[in-house]
Amino acid sequence: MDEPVPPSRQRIVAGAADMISRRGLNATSIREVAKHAQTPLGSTYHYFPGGKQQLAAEAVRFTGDAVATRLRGMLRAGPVDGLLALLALWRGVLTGTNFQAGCPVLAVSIEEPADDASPEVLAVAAAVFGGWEAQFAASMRLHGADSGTAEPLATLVIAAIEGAVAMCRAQRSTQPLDRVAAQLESLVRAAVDNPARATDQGVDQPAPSDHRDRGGATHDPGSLLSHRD
Amino acid sequence: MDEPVPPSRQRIVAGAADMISRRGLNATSIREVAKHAQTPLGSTYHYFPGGKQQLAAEAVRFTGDAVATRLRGMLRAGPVDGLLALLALWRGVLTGTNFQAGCPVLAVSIEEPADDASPEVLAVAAAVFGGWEAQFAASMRLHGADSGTAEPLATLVIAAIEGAVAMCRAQRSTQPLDRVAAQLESLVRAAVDNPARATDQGVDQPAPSDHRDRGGATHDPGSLLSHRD
DNA sequence: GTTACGCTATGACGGGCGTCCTAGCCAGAG
DNA sequence: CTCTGGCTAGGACGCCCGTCATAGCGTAAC
Repeated sequence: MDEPVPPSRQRIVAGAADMISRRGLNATSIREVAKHAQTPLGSTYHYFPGGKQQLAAEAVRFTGDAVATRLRGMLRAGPVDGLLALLALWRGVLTGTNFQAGCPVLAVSIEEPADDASPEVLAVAAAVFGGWEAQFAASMRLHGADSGTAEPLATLVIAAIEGAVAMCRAQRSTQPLDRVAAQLESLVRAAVDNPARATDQGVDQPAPSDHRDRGGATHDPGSLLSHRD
Repeated sequence: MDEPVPPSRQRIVAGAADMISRRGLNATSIREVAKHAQTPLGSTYHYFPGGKQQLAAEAVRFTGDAVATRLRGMLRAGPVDGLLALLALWRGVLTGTNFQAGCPVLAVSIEEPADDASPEVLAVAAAVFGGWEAQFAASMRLHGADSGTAEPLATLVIAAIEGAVAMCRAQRSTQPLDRVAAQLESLVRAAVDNPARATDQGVDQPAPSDHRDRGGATHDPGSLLSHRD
């Protein structure tokens, strides 16, 4: 909760990631990031001489690494558990912030660079998305999924989750994410359970029972992005 | 092509939608919208006394209606054709703008209102998403999909497309959207082709042959959002 | 011709922005 | 003790923002 003193560079990056996930990149000002991190404005340009571009890029990478680490842990229990952990993570971000925060990687991907800036942030975002997909696809292949199936399905998983998180924010409800979750789960299950074919189609909803917030992520909504609202 | 004189209110709304789809809501300034629409700044507050909030809400509704109209036309040929048309439409927006424009509805959903503004824009965005889903679900039910299957699948379709469009912008490639497209197509096909069950699973990719830009939308990339780059 | 009104045109206001710069502080090395 | 260098502190520059007020224009009604 209160680490002794994170070198205040970390706090700046984490705060920037949090603010970007709420308001988008262009609406996130360095002044407010510094204030939120209890850091003088000058320190920001000391740590990030590249200015806002560099800070945004590091914030995206920070989030990407944090999610990848959690994902890696849960993927050791199989692709389905990894998927459930990922879903629980974003669900926790939404409910833990009253639907005010989302995915900073998506937020950055959606705003074209102002004028001058080279799309460095975009490249980082693309790399983060690609990394998540690759982790997922590798895990599915490891558990018997066809090579030609794993990668596109991993893309679908990430895209559907990202889109659903945004839709959840619009309608202030986790319904889109829950609906997407059920279908993604049965798709992944069908892709890895039966290496060749299925006796029943793996398209319908898995069961009338809803699967609440399992996933075993022991998710702390404040650890991915510091949100003090 | 060159309408006589769209009452310049239309141009403001369309320009705002286009700009929001590129830079996000907070980075879209009323001054630039007015300039882009060749309209004095004062006219903006004449037409939209509610200020930026009202303009943004109308821009989102405008985009939502434009897409819904196209979708309605293609859905008369069945859900699969509607899906293909929707995919072709967003694909055209991406390629027609060099991956600089996306979906303004998603863009608006992702930025929390500044401080004062009530989430009017968010409500409109939620309604637009809901409308698209409802159109799609109704078409699938009409073509034999289970009631409990059509609605979640419609949500998955919209979420996956929206997320994929954002990912395409990040990596400046239509690969995510193409991958998502193939899988969504077989999912929808499986949901409507066989009212009860399938002889082959409807999860894998439909066929090794890629389905290029059919969809018959006769898509003009400049008609949804005026993009003059 | 005159009047009324929708729209144009312009400028001002207060404020926040990204960026940079220059002192100042203060621990640790010599 | 002196000195060095990473970090703090705060101010300044020029620019753009959302909003509003007010005067001018044109056309259509009477």
